[in-house]
Amino acid sequence: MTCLTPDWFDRDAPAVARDLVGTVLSLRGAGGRIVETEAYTQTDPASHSFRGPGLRNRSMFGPPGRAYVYRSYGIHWCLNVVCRSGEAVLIRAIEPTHGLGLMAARRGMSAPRALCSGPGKLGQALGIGPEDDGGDLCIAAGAPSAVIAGPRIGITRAVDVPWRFGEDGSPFLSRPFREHSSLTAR
DNA sequence: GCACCGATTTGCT
DNA sequence: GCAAATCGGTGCG
Repeated sequence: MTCLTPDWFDRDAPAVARDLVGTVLSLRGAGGRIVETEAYTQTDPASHSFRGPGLRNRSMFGPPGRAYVYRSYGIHWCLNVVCRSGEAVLIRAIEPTHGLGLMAARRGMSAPRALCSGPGKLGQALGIGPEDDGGDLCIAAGAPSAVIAGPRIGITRAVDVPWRFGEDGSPFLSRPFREHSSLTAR
């Protein structure tokens, strides 16, 4: 299993977010195919990096290809992959392919579709925590897939920017995409 | 110093 | 469909 190199991530976040759909994320014996992502840039009002580097978001300004982990609503730990400085991609959902038992135990449920279909769920299933912030990740190339794009979920600023990407028709998405939002093939 | 809010999930009405 | 859980960052006085 060959991991994508830091150079691969050293690009603008929307491009990386699109290309990440269909790749395979592995972390400590569990993981699967990435089926949903969101891009955040430094000039994006919805991004944690919008106001510059701070204590929480310093990893977003670190080396590309590493993890940026943040706490959401004081409860969940969410995983991002750092792109070029100040930009990152939120991993929103994966299709579980290995370590199913491990992830089911962490989640307290076994239905594959409910294991990693959301940023908080995915973080819990993979055992993500603050100790992972700034750490290395292994993401491997996967089979090309049809990618669909649409507006990002759960944000209150820049709500119309279509920087949410997903595998068309995947049953493992956090939420379905609106019909024909826009289509990208690769 | 303090009140408000969020890149969420879950359970109950 | 709606509110609770829970806490660090942000904005204002």
